[in-house]
Amino acid sequence: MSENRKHPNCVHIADLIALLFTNCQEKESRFISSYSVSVVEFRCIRILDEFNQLTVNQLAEKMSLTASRITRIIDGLVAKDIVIRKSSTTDRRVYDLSLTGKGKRLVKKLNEDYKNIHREILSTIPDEYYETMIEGITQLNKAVETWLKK
Amino acid sequence: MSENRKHPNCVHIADLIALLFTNCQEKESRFISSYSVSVVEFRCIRILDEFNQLTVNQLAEKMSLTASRITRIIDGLVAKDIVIRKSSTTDRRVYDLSLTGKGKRLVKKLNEDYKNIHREILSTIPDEYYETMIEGITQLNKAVETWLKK
DNA sequence: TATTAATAGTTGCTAATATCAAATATTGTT
DNA sequence: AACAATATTTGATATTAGCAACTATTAATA
Repeated sequence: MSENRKHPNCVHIADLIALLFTNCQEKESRFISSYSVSVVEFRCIRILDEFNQLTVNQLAEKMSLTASRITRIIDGLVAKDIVIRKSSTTDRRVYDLSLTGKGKRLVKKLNEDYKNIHREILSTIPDEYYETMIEGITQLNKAVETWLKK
Repeated sequence: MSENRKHPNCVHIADLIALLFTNCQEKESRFISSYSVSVVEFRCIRILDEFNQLTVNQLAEKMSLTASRITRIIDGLVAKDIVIRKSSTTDRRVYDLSLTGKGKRLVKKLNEDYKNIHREILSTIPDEYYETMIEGITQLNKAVETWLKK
């Protein structure tokens, strides 16, 4: 309530977030390096799995990328037989994107492994800090999202 | 298929971190877009400011990048008169890197602004959650670091 | 209905970020 | 002196990404 230096340690927090950010980046690329897909391709197929079928523009919106970029990413995934492009029956300008059988099996395995990695990471956190941690990340994320929407 | 949609309140921690990660990435580039330096250059000059003077290899280590990459980044910063390369007096293979006067003034301003946007971001977090948040981020970061060290 | 406008996706060009391998210069060792 | 090790740079290449121009198709309107 009292605004006598509300949250005075912002310098420290900024550095902490920056550090977490760098470490998470490293974690992502370390994780994906043993698979046949890149970090961005992983993000892409996880979203396609979640929504089952999307158009190029819908996927672009969900990934915060341009349609142009999505075209190239999908090109690569189609070449690897992970994604299929189907021309929409109702609008011939549109392509419906979805996972192939191979793609679905891959994303299932990736998600399991991804979950396990996080389980492994979080296992070093003492039980009594676990809830605190989740609560803290949730709060921070909400705050960043609010700021981004301003 | 993901069970998140069936239980929207029970979001997996992996997804939460991924979301925070994406949002922080957006935050970083949004912040830096109004300055004359890039995200990586900002990271670079903050480190140079912190350690005052570093060699190419030392900076590469601190930034988790190759010496080669550091060379190009420093090339750019030297061209902008933000960093000076001085040949070491004790070992002529080595270059000592440090901020120019202009560089120091820039980093001071950047750090202030950086601190302010974090203050702004964090201001949306209720006071009673603030300590929890810091504790949570610290715990998570520790956990990720431990995992990265195998 | 014919014309124009809007939309969906692709392609060419460019830029930033980053790595690896080879080259150069210098220092340390045998 | 010869050789190995180290510090940095350079060249080639890859990935990630956006913008502007383009094609194809659909929607709106005159």
